[in-house]
Amino acid sequence: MSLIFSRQCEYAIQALIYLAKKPTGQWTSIKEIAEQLKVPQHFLGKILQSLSTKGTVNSQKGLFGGFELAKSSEEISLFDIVEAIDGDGYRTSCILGFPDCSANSPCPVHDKWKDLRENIVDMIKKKNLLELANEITKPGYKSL
Amino acid sequence: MSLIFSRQCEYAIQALIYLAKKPTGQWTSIKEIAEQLKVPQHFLGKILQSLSTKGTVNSQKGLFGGFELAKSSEEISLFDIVEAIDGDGYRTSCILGFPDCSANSPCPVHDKWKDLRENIVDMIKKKNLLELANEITKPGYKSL
DNA sequence: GACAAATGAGATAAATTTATCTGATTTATG
DNA sequence: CATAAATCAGATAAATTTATCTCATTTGTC
Repeated sequence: MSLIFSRQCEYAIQALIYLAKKPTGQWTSIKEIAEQLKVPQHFLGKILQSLSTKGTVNSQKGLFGGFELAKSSEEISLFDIVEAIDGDGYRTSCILGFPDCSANSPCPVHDKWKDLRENIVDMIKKKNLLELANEITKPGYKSL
Repeated sequence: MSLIFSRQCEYAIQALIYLAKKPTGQWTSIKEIAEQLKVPQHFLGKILQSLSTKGTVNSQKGLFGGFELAKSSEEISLFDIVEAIDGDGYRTSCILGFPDCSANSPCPVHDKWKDLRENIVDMIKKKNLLELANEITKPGYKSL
């Protein structure tokens, strides 16, 4: 079907919102996150491992171990998560798929897409986990 | 990596721009299109077949056969091609991947994404093949 | 009618992404 | 020290998407 972010990336975002809702100084297990979000546990494990090596989350092995955000929730944006998991392909490659499309030699929608894309990038740069976690507990929003 | 449109859809768009540049009343073979665009020939064949059954292009079998646009290039928009190949998933599903996200019970970026997405949809609805084919031959744009 | 060049259609293969399984290691607790 | 519950790591499987292969059918031309 193809959407903007990969499945992995979606799971990562959801998991980090879940972590952001937790009181700080507390480890949360993969099992708990996966069950609550209804996402595949082992797959989520891989994703969190990868976010751990990238320094977005900290991990603690052993009994009562788990994960926590490596920074305050206000300091982690959607953009940060997307870059960590999906890289920058979504904002560097041609929307029509022309491999040689560039600013010098643009496809017919290059500039229009640039504007639209920059609005998306702005949005995900502005949205941090604190805000997302707060909103998702407000009435009128879906709960986690 | 994950982008907005599938690979198939990108190939479809490129191929139809190629067809739009051709004089009307002329069959163009898969082979020619695939070679010019440098996309896999048999894969493109499947895609054009599918666009044929959906009525976007006409096909002609046999010697000197091929494909042509089924309507004038002005009447076929990027939106039409995307809908035919990728469907409406890119504009109906939650950008954060929450399966239960909806207007009634929105995720924290539901409305913001709705606005951004609608701008994209507007853009691809406005861009028709005539315009795309014209621009791609202008100096300053990439050629086909 | 033979031939060449094209689409049509279905099977198959390759590549990528998503998901699962297994076992090792770590760590708090009784 | 034994145990239980967790991450870590690597192999494997399943699903999806992308790409290829083969053969039948169609059609214009000699």
